Amino acid sequence: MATIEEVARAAGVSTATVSRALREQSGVSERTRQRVRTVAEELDYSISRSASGLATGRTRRIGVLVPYVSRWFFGQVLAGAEEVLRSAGYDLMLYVVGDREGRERFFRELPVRRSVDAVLVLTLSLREREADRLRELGVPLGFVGGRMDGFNSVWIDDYGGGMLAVRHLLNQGHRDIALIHGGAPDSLNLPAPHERCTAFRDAMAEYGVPVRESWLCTGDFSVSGGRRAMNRILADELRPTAVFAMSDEMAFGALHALRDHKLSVPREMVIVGFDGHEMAECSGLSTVVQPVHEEGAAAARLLLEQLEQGGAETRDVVLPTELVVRSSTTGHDSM
Amino acid sequence: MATIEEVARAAGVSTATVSRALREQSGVSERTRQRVRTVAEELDYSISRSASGLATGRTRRIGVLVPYVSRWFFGQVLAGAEEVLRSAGYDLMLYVVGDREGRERFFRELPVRRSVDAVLVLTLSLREREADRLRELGVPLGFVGGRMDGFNSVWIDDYGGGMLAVRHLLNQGHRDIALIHGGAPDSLNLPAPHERCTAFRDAMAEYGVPVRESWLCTGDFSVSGGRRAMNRILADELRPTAVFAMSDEMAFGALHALRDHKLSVPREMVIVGFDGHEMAECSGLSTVVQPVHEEGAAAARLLLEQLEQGGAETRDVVLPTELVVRSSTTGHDSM
DNA sequence: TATGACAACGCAAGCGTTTGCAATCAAGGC
DNA sequence: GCCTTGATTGCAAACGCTTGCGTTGTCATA
Repeated sequence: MATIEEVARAAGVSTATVSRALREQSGVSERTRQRVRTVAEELDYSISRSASGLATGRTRRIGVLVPYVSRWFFGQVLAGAEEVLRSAGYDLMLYVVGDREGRERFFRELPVRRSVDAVLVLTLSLREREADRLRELGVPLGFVGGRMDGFNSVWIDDYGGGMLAVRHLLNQGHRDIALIHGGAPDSLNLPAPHERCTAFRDAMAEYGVPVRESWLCTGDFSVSGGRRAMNRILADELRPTAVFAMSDEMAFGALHALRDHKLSVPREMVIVGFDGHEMAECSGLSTVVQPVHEEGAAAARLLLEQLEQGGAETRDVVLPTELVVRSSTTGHDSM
Repeated sequence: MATIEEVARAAGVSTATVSRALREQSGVSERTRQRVRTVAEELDYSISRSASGLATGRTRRIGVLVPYVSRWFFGQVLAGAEEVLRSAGYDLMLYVVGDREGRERFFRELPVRRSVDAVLVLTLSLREREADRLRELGVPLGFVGGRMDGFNSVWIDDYGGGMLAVRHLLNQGHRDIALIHGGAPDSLNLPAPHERCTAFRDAMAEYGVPVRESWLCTGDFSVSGGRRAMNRILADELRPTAVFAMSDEMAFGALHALRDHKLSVPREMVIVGFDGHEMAECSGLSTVVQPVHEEGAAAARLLLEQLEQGGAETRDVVLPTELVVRSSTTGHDSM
């Protein structure tokens, strides 16, 4: 594989000139630049990232932390970030730290040390000790759905979204409303679930509706968890007429439980989810849609911006949510 | 950030000794090794991957190509691979090349050149030109669900799995069977879909049952595609009694279409999917389960093996599938 | 005591880039 | 014709690590 040295020799210039020519730096005549480009092309030259990294101290690599990669939501966020990073010419190093052991190991060994220019933390809330470790890295950090002082972050308005969902139910006249939440506090320790819970209570209070504690169940943010939660709710002596599931996947599980119980949606039970999962449309699930893909993309853009302009000023970007009403909360019975 | 030089000075040895001590190489007394370890720890030393990579030519990084990351199946495979690579101390560089433009760009620019020790290609079938480009890299390659001469690959028996599914329907007495396939040839150009199609035809032939072409529809491997496919099938003048969907996600879409049409499953229509999607259980969907996670993991293991033992012999590993029967094809009507 | 073997360690030459600084050169102004 | 200026280029010293080879020291053997 050709080195810069060979390109230089073949083009009849020094390696310094090759370097400058290929990196679009000034101080090279257009004629020379063209020649270098041609020769590099012919020799199929490609720069050694290691050498370049050693010389400059920059790697053109971004570390991305994500709790899971096999769940729809995280996959979407990751996809958004990847797209932006890739087209900016950065490589993405993936670290999946959802399991306890993997997470501990990551923060203990810190494999990103000296090998990335920045770190993107996707939907993961850091403990103080973990945050400190990341700060030690001395590189820009970016967050989605979590935050840290002095760093960029991207959010959605979870509280507002929760309000949208619950008010939607209340406005339809429902007063007996159950909540399937993620589990308290969920293992990722994110603020989002908490916000949505608070929204639930606030919206109920706003309408002067009491919250029945036995209708609050954890669904573990999974389909099967949502199903179990719905079953538990249905096992209560009183039956609600509506459910707010804090994630679409839990809502899907709940829908299955309802079907098992031969309860018709929306006639006998109304349900609204949160996320805008791709399957929500097919399932006719009303849901609060959040721009998952864009969340990852926006965070990546913020990070790159900071990286390239070296700007110290950081921002919090809040992305909008939107209630999409489908047959699970309205219209004639279709399920 | 401490360099090897500083560690050496602090430990009163040369950098060569530090290097050897920390890399567990021979030629260092146990006493010295311990001292070096301690000092390195104290100074919070961490090796510069760039420098190490430059000196050795090895990066301890693996490039992973995957068409999508936001779909369940790909996420699972990726997760399996990540787990294995991470615990072997390798970093994973992710390249999502599902879109045409991204794919072309990847093979044109080949960003992994000189910056990974090996490449893992997940559920992506390469065109000849693309394969050549990867071969040029001169590093070990591994495949999941695709193959290339002279390299490791991991498979499932798609043909056998398809047979399991279709025979299951035939054995229940069904003769009017529709097929929702992925689209021909699907954009990823994988052999798996083709195999499953062939299995469908072969199984039908085996039972002497004719295939009705208007019952063969493409579902694009997506939920909404599956729904559209089912609708098209139901629009035919004749109605089948059973459907084989080549992926669970398409089967979910089909189930929704059936519900829209007020057709009861399994009484009026029986359906079997393929994949073992996490939602299949909740949906009561019979399906051919494949060990998604393990497919990625196995491929990663093969790759590491080759990388570390330098063995030139490569292997094809075929993982088993299993038919899981649920209420969508049997028992009393529950949907 | 001299000799050889062997273990432990250091020297220094890479690995392939980048970049500050000096050198060269052409052009323009006096 | 000389000097200044600015553009273009090359020199060479980093960057931080690895590793072949040589040196030193220890110990057993002849």
